[in-house]
Amino acid sequence: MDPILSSIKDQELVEKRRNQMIKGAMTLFKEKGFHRTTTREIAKASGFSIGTLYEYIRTKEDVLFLVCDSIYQQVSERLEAQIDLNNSSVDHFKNAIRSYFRLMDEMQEEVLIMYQEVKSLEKEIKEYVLQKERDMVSMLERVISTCFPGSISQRDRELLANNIFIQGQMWGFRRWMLQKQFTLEEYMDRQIHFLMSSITASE
Amino acid sequence: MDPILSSIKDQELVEKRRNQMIKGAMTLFKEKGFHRTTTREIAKASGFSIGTLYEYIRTKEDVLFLVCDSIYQQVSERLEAQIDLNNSSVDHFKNAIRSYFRLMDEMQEEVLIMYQEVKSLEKEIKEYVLQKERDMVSMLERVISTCFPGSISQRDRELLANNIFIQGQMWGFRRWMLQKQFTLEEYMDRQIHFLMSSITASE
Amino acid sequence: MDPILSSIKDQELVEKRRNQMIKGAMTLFKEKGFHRTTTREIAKASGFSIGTLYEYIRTKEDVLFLVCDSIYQQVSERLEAQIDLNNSSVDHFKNAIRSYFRLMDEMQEEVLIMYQEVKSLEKEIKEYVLQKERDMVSMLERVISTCFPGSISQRDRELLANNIFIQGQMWGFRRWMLQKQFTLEEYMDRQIHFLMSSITASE
Amino acid sequence: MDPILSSIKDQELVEKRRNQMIKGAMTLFKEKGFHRTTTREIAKASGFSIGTLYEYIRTKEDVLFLVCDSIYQQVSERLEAQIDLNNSSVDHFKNAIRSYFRLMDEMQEEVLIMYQEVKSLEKEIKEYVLQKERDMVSMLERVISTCFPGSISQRDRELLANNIFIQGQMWGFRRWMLQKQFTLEEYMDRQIHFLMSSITASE
DNA sequence: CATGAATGAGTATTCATTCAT
DNA sequence: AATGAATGAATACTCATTCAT
Repeated sequence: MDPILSSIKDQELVEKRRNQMIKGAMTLFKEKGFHRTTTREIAKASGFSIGTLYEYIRTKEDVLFLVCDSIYQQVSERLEAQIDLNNSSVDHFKNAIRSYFRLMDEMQEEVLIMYQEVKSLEKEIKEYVLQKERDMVSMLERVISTCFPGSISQRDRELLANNIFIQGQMWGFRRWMLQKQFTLEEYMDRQIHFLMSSITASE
Repeated sequence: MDPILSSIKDQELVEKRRNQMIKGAMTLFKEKGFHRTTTREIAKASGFSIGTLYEYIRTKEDVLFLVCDSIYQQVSERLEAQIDLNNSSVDHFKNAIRSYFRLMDEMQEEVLIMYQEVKSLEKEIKEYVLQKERDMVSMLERVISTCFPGSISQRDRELLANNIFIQGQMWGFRRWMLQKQFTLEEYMDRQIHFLMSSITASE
Repeated sequence: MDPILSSIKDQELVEKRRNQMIKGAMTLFKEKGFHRTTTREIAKASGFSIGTLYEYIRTKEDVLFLVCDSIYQQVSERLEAQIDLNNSSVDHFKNAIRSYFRLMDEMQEEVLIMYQEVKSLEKEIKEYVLQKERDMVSMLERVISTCFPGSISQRDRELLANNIFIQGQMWGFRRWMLQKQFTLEEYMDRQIHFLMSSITASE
Repeated sequence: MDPILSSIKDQELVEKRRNQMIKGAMTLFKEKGFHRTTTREIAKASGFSIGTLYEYIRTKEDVLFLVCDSIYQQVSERLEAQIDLNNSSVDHFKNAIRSYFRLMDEMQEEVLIMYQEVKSLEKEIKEYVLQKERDMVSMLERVISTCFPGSISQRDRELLANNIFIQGQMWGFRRWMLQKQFTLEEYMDRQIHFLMSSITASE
């Protein structure tokens, strides 16, 4: 599904140009945020003229959507690649969480963008993006279900998945606080340690 | 410390006008965010003219700072009021966490503002605000130290304090996800339950 | 009635600035038409900045309305001043028509603006302007009624008033055709001559 | 004479494409006027691409010219078809006027376009169009000459022809005023009645 | 102290036109 | 001949900030 209209017919070209746009805009949004970035700057950073930019989107908000969507897409894909729902070992659980934390570490800046700009999106489009977030939490939840079948209640699984989810994000957007005290490895170790106690306590 | 300059001499008046401003601006920021709110709207919502507004601040960002500062002030004060560092019982710990969660529930919208707009602040001013956040995490940390003296390491205390801190915030800014599944009481119960296992595991 | 909103409170100032605007815009509209005139040009021709312009109007169309309204106002006032509904002599009728024709001669360019741009106005505002035109035709109709009481039917009076009305306008906006062949005096003489025959024929 | 250059050699094709263009553009101009219609819309309404459009014209104004020219062409042709300069009866005169009025009734919208957009044309092209209008007035004048030979002066004939001409147009572009009061038949009857008195008075 | 009129740099967006394919 | 992607000048409108009263 692609809710952003373009007046260009060649779909491959649309894809290509939009990727340029996303790349250019992402850099700018990281630097100065969505509101302080102008459409001209986006066009320039994307390597084409302002007129061309508007052949591929209708409003500046469309760019924000494309950027947000692309971030989720990346995160989802990479997360999905790390998760094997046929492997129900505790080690696989730990590895999956570690993968997720590492992913969040690599994508710190992108995730920060999301946190700060999503609320600027139009209602409908926002809903679409939030759904993606729900999907990701669901993935974490499913890993829990797979690796700890049986005794954890549905709601506890949901809650724990949410906790994991934001602990990963926290590593990125609270780096000014955490990254003075912990290396990523240390952070992961301790969080997973606590998590395991919680899970054990839940069973 | 009050880093915002005003051309008005009468300090009491400055305080009064700024409180009007904070109240007016907060409402607007909740509705439409900082960037979409104009200084004229702020002046109007505050009950005075645009000229008067600029007698008490120098830039629009100053308003954002005042609002953010005020939010932290409120949260800090209320949190501090609930914490008794002489009481080292586990029950007091649980009650303190509950108080904090309830506080976050009441101040959902204010906390959301902070999350989304702080990065718009100037570096120096941002630092000042982030320090406030550190202070609050420290308060939570001290409660942990007090109620679970001995075996938890300094870093584990820090990490747990951070976890509590963001779980409180999460209740507010992820309400679209959590508040469909949990009532506040349920959320608090389960989070505290998990927390206790983590603490026990840490000792 | 003044349907154009301004953010300026001082009503006298609003009036003054709008008169500046009307004067500046009228010159530009005569030269190049509404669509080819930019708001910046209007501001400059009015003697203030673009920002100030927009303190007194909301959209460019508002300027068009103000200009159109002002033209009708002038025409109406001057026409009204020439008509004496207590004088029922045929000479007064002829003089009234002459006055109207002379007025149209003086205001050729303004009338041309009206003809070409009114359709650009929004529906509601257009209706307001068209009503003014109806009022003017009514004035002519009343002169006919006064000076030729009795036998002319209501509809004939209306039709004749319309004919007079557009014959006056025609002198202005078909000057490229008529003013090579006729002086204003000649034109008036002949039109009034034909008019009198029509009226006589109608009685 | 065809003052609009095209880069296409095949004259028949040029004609065909331009007719498509005129048809498409006319619809759009009626709806929203020349200035509010984009070249892309014209291309689309004409059934070909924007690139193709520009193979047959050089500027957007060219389209306006083609449309205006086509309207006059149609009106001229149809008027000419109704006039028989060998028939000098008064009835033929009346019939000719009636034909013209009916024509104006059918072509109300087209005539309205002309009235409002001609001034947007470049000087030279405008002159060309105005000449067409002169030709049409001449045709009416010749009917008068033919049916009322003798005593009417040249200038009176011209003036009367102009009066008829604009009374016809008036029916269209003042329909909001006239068509509430008159049916076309009534309007024609009365106007011809008045006209006959004027002519009689002139002889 | 308070007011609000004035300012103009800044911004998103449009659209006529070109030109390589 | 036909296409449609690319261009960028142009434009309406906004809004933070100033300053005379």
